[in-house]
Amino acid sequence: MKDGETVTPRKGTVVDSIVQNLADDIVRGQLMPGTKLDAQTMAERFGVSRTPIRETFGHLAAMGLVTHRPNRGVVVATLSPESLSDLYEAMAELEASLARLAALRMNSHQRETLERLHNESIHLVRDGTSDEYDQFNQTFHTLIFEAARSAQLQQLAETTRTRLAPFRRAQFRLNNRLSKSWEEHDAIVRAILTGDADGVARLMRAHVQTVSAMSAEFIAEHQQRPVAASSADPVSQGADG
Amino acid sequence: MKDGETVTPRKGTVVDSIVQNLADDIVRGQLMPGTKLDAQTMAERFGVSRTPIRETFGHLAAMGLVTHRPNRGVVVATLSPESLSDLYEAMAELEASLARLAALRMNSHQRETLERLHNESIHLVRDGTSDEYDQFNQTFHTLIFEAARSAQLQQLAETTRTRLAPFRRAQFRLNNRLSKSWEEHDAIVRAILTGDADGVARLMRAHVQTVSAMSAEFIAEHQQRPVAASSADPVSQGADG
DNA sequence: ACTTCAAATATTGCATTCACTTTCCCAAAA
DNA sequence: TTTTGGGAAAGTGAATGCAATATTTGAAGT
Repeated sequence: MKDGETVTPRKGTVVDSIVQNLADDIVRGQLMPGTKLDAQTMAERFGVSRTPIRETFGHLAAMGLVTHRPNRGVVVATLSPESLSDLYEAMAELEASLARLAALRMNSHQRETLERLHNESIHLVRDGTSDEYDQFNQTFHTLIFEAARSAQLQQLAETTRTRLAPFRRAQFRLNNRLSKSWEEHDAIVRAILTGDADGVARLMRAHVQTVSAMSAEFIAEHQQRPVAASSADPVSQGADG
Repeated sequence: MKDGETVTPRKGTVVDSIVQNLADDIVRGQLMPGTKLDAQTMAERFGVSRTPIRETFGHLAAMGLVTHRPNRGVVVATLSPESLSDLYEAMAELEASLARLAALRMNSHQRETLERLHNESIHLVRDGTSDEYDQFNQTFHTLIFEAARSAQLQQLAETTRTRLAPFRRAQFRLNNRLSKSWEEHDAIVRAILTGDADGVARLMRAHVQTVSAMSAEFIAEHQQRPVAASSADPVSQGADG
């Protein structure tokens, strides 16, 4: 192995680290939906042969991040507007279930943490960038995931979130949306603290569906056509620093 | 290729058919949880080389049907009692969500079909075998899945159902349980027909959780120990007839 | 007899090679 | 000019070979 990108100096799983790398590139938008991934190029980039790359593609396909057409290669997954809203609906239901369970199972320490972090996040609404708020938003939802103590549902929700990530770029652009999001969080927090399980499910479902609508709108405005891959739009360098 | 088991006479995808074969074997219990799958043997069984078999293993691992330990091979997934109930909980939530959506979206034709099939199934409770009822049960739940018109949620539910399949063996053993199941179905059908979305979610959740409890009990009674693979307990012949 | 350590064996993971399919390009014909 | 057919080039899918890692076997020591 000639070290193309520091795949992970030594240690067990070679392909897993490549999976991580590529998944990151896709999720972070370095690899746009529709771009073709060819095994040869990736093999050179990571300094391995095509065999583990093919295995990597299999993993990514299983996650839904790429699409595999027999004998025709692998492309970063593109989602039709219908599929996208379908995925968001699944996300909404999963998060609603998790939020409901969280309301039933959250312990006092977790409640305090959630309330404190949420209250602090009001500053981000005024002074923070949308990236900062987005990051907090992740934390907020993850806190609820963990409180639900349902590893499988959490797993499903996080996988779904990952699949949506490439299409969620810049959803908090409008400052108005940002404060709206905070208000929705606020209602969710209050429902959790009062133990209103069914209420929090309803609120969370609505919250995620609102994000879905915003996302669809954003994509429509920015004319994300069938996202044809510009095959001459290379990935240049790797993602890891 | 020397045709070990009729992998799929002709046609595009070689590994997919092997995936199907092995998934079936696992789901149907031909390959018990804990049995080790080695690439060499499978390669011979299906008349291909180890490379596509490894790819197959990747797919199965992604589905959660097998567990892959680096440098230590692949075994049919074993679930701890905790993981099992965790999976069932996810199943319950997914089915509850789907049932709720179904209650909101089911059209008149689907309502008629559901009601008719459910009413007919009363005969199975009296005269049918548990296998027959189990089969109808699948149909019942699938009808609801499809009525929900949420491809992603349906996909997640079916994947989860597949993962649970190896551990659901003979859950309708007790005739009493069988008629209880029908009564739960009955309540669900009535709730759907009256459009009681939240009610049907609650009922479906309880229904699946009951199955979960039964399953756990069954497994506990039958002393499914850590399901150690008897490496000298080969799979002998193929699964396809 | 039991434990410990080491060599032998088996198996996994990756590289390389081969075969086949698809795609691209260009010329020839309509 | 546009369309179609042939062939070259590229890329995918699978087979085989090789190196690295686990597992087993056996012998020696306690």
